[in-house]
Amino acid sequence: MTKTPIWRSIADSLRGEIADGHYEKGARLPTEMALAERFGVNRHTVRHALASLIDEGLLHARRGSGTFVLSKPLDYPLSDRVRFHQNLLAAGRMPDKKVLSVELRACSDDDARRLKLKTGDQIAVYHALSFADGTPVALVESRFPETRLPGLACALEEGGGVTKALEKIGVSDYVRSSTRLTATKATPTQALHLRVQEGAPLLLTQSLSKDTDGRPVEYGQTWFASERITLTLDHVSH
Amino acid sequence: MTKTPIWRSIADSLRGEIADGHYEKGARLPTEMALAERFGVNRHTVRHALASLIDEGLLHARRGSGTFVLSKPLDYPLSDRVRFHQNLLAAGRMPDKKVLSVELRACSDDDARRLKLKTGDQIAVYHALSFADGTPVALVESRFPETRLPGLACALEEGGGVTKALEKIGVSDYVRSSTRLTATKATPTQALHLRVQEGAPLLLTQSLSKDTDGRPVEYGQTWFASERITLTLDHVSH
DNA sequence: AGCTACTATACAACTAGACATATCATACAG
DNA sequence: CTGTATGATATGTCTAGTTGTATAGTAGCT
Repeated sequence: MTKTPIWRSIADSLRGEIADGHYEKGARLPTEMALAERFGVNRHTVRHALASLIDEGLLHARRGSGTFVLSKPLDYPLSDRVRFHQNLLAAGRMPDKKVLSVELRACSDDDARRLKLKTGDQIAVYHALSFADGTPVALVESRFPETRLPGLACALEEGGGVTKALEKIGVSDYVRSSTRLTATKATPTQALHLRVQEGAPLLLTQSLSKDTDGRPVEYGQTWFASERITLTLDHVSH
Repeated sequence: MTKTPIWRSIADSLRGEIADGHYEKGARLPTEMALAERFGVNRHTVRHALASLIDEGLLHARRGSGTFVLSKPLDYPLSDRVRFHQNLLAAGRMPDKKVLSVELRACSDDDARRLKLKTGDQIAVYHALSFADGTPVALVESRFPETRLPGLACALEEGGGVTKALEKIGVSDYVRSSTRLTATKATPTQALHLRVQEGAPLLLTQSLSKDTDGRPVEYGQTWFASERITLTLDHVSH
C-alpha cells in the first residue's frame, strides 16, 4: 500500500524544508539520531534519505562533524530581462546549462501567430536543462524564428545559453514582452530530467521575448522544479 | 462440510491469546518465522492470519521491527482545559509522551498572527507523540513564543508534557481559547508514527491556548488516529 | 480446466546493535 | 600560551534479523 519508500518521503520532507529556508546555507542539520527520532525511524533509514540529498548536491556530510546544507533556497526574479546565468550568479549559485537538442522544423499555426511568422516558416526548437550548483532546476523549450535569424541553430548547439547565442548572430538585446504562469505535474520524462518524483508540482512559465525593434525572437516554455526554486516578482511602478 | 482454513484457525488462536491478556498492550508478537514453526505451517499462512487481525485493528506490523498488539479505542474529552495525562488517567489508560524534536526558528507571518508576535520573532516548535497503553494515539505539533517564554525549549525537551514544561517556567495555568476540527489523510511520516495505514483518516485539531492574562502561549496542531480515539464534547452551561 | 489453500524461494525495505573513525571542546600539564 | 590527552558526539561501516512483496509451484476440490 505504501508504494513510496519511507526514506524517499523523508528526503522529500527535508528537501522541502531546505527549499523553504528553514535552514540557512551552511547550517548544520540535526544529527542523524535526532532526525531518526523526529521521523520515528531507524538511523539507517534517515541515512538513506540523507544519502540521496547528498547525491543531489543539496547536502554535504563530514564525519564526526555533521551534515550541512550546501544550497540556499533559490529566488529567481522574473522581470522583463530574464537572464539565467546572471540571475544565478547574482544569487551566489553556480549556473550550468545542458543543451538537450536543437531541431529545425516548419512552424505550426500557433508558433506562427506567436512569433509573427507565416505557417510553414522554419523555426529552431531548443531543448535544454538548467542547473544550479549541479542540481537541475529548470527544463527549457524555446522556439526561435530561424528564417529571420539564420545560423541560430548552430549557435545554440554550441552551448553557452540563449543570450550568448543570440549575441553571436547579431541580436544584442531582447526583453520579455509577456509571461504566463501556471502549475503542472511532472511527466515521466520531465521528472527524469529534473530529478523529481513523477507527478511532482512544476512551475511553468510561457514567455515571449522581443528584440529592441519589437520583433519576436523567442517563444519559450520553462518548467521549474518548484521544490528547488521560488519565482519572485518585483512590482515596480511604471 | 466446509473445512475452516488453517489461517483462520491460527487467527482465532492468536485473537484468543490476545483477549486473554497473554500479550501486553503494545507488546511484540513472536516473529512470523517463530509463529510458522509453532503452528507447523509456512510463513505465508501465518502472514494471512496476521493480515486478518491487522485488518480487525487488533495488531499492527512494522517492517523490520515486528508485529505489535494495539489497544482498544479511547474516548478523549475536548474542553477548555485539555490535559493529556489527566484525560487518559481518568479513562483508566496509561499515558505516555515521547518528544520527537524541539527546534527554535523564526516565525512565519501566520505564526505571528496567531501568537500575536512580530514576524521573525523566535518560536519553539515542538513535535511529540502521545501514547495510550503503549499504542500511539496522537501526533502533536505545537508552537510557543520563545521570546516571551524563555527557557521553554529546554523545559520541553526534558519531557513530561506541555503542562509541566509551562509550569517550570512560570505559566501556572492556561486554557484553550479556540479549537478548529478537520479531517485529514495520514502522510507517510504521520502514518509511521501513529502506526496506521498511509492515507488513513486522521482527526486534526488546531487550537490556541492562552494564559490567565489572555496572552497566547501555544498554537498547537494535533493529529489523532481516528480509528483509536473518539473526541467527545460536553456542552456545559456557562 | 479453473479455483482455492498452502508451500517454497528469493529479494527488497527497514530495524537493531556494535564498532570504527573523524571532529570538537575542554581540561590539564609543561 | 602551547601542546596533548581525553571524552563526548558525529558520521561511516558492518552483520544480522524482521516484515513486505513477487514469482512459481503443488495438492485438492468442483
